[in-house]
Amino acid sequence: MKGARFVSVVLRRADLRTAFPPRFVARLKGRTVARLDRRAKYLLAVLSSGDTLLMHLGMSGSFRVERAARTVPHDHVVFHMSSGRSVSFNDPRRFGLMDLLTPRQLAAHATLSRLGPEPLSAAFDAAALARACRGKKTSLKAALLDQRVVAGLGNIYVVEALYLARLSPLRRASTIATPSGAPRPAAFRLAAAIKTVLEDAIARTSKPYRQSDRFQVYDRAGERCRTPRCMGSIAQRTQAGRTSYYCPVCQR
DNA sequence: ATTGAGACCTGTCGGC
DNA sequence: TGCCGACAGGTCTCAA
Repeated sequence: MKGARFVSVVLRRADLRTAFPPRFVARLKGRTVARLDRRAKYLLAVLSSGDTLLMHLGMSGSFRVERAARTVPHDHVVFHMSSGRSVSFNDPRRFGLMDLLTPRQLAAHATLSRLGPEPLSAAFDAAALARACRGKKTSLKAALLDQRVVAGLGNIYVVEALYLARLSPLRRASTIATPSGAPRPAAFRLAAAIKTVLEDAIARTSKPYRQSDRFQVYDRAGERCRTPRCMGSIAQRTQAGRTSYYCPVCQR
């Protein structure tokens, strides 16, 4: 899409998680994609008009880039680009999102403007994590899912990071910081674990992997804990509406 | 202000 | 084999 122009835009279904803004198609048509960006789980295409096309895949969304556009079930939006490629947005569950924001709307966006640091950036470290968790009465699990604490972690990677850091998902978020907000040792372990888990996941996206080895704890209720010398078995419970998997023995 | 629960929607899977 | 309920990797809103 980068450097290409929207020749035509087909809305095959205009009710994703939110409705498309007025004149969505007209405002895209003829514009060039100046830049493609990502913030947390949001994709942003900055257009020659100054507007930004904001996209989110939800739980089941995906894009397909093709030279000759096919149509498959659940294709909701198709961009025909001047490069000769078509870009199809497919989303069975329709939790995805597309919006078109003016520069003013982008700057004031309620969700985007409140997002925490990117977990793989230098801005995210033990000190930043501790500061964000300071005084939080909620669980570590809920805190890490809160996109204002750290941006872009979902349920699986929160579960995996807590396991690697040997921290219980049930533990109070505030306990990784001192009362003044300085990082305790747990904050260093957790920040490092988050980076490791994400880097590993990204490295694996380009390689074939065995489905069964994707995760260390996620979806492994009842299995032996894989931490060396730990005799625990993986427990499962619901927190804040999401499923946590953890070892009650080595995660404290 | 913070927190948890419910809502959104469809596909898949396990159990009967 | 077929039906049915439970559940799913994410936000977002609302009410306590």
